Amino acid sequence: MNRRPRAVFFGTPSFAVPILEALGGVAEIAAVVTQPDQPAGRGQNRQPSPVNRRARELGVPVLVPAKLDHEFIYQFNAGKPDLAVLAAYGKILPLAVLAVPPKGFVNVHPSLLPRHRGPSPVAATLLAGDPVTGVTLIVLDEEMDHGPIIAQQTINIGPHEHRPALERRLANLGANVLRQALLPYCHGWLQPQPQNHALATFCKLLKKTEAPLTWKEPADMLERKIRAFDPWPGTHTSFNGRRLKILDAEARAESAANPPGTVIIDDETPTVVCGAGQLRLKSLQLAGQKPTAAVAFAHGHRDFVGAILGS
RNA sequence: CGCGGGAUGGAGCAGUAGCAGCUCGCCGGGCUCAUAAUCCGGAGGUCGGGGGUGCAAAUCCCCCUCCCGCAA
Repeated sequence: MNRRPRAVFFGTPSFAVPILEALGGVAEIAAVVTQPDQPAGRGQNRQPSPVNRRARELGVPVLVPAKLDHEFIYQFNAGKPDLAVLAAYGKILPLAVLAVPPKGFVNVHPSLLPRHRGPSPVAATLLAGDPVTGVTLIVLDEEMDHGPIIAQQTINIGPHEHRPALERRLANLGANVLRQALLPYCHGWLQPQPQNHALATFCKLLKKTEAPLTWKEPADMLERKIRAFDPWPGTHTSFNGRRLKILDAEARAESAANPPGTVIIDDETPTVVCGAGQLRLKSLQLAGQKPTAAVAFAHGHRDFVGAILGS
C-alpha cells in the first residue's frame, strides 16, 4: 500500500480528540463515528460529543448512529475504509462491524495491556496504585481488549496525579503511538503480538454508588479513590447533613485515637481520621457552593474541626 | 420551562426589617534571640445589578446577570 490508508475513526470523549487529530496526520479520514448527542449539563440540553465537534471543525463527515445495524454497516462500507481506529467510542462493536475494514480495527487503549482490560482503565490504574501506566495499540478481536498488541509505550504516574491530568497525558501519548505505529502496521512491517492472557486483569464500569467515602477505609485507599473518581463519579461525604465533595486530599500515615471520620486540625490543615492513617484535606466543595481550599473552609465553618463526617 | 443551592470587606462564612458581624489574612505597635506563637490597635464592604413596598430593606415582592450541587 503506497497511498495513505483510508480510515474511519470511532471515538467520543475528549480523550479521543488528540488521537483523531493524530490519525488525520497519517491517514485519510473517510468518516468519524461518534455517540449521538447526549443531554448534558443543567437544563439537560443535548450536546454533541467532543469528537463530533472536532470532526466538524476538521471538515470530516460525522456519523452518529443510534444503533450499529445493517444500515450503519452499509454507510460504513460505503467509505471503503482500509481500517478503522477506535478510542473510547463507548459501545461494544458487533462482529459484523469489526469485519468491515480489511485491516481491522486498531484500538488505542490507555493502559498497559493485558493489565486493566475493560471500560475504566485509567481509574483502575489509579485505584490499584500502579507506579507506571501507558498506552497500548491493539487489533480488536471478538473479546474485550483481548487482541494482539501492535505497540505499547509507558509513562510514570505523578505521586498525586488525578485522573483528568493523567488522561490528558495518555491521550497525547496515544496520539504519538498512533503516529509512529499505524503506518508500519498497515504496511505489514509491524506484526501484532498476542497478549499474555494469563496476566490479564479486568476493570468494571464506574458507578455513582461508589462516590460516598467510607472513613473506615485506609487513608491511602481513600486518596486513590479521590484521584481516580475525579471528576466522575467524584467522592463525597456529608457534613451537617449536606453533601461535601472531597476534591483533593493527601494520605499520611499518622494515627489518632479519634473515631474514623473525625476532623482534626494538623498544622492548620483540616485532616480526617481514617481506618488507618489520616487524610489531609486540600480542596472541598459543599453542595451548591464553589470549590474552596480546605483551610479556608474550616475558617468559615467553625464547627468543621471536631465534626464527624459521613454520619 | 428537569429538581435544587448560592452571590455579604482580600479568602471562607453568619446575619429573615431596626447602627453590617465572625474566623483567617493584611497594616501598625507590644512582648520576644526569634516566630506561623501571643497581646493591643487599625484599615478595608455601593451586602451581584435594576425596580418596587415599608418610617426603616442584606433581610419582603418583581425582573436581570453570574456561579454551583443533583441529574447524565
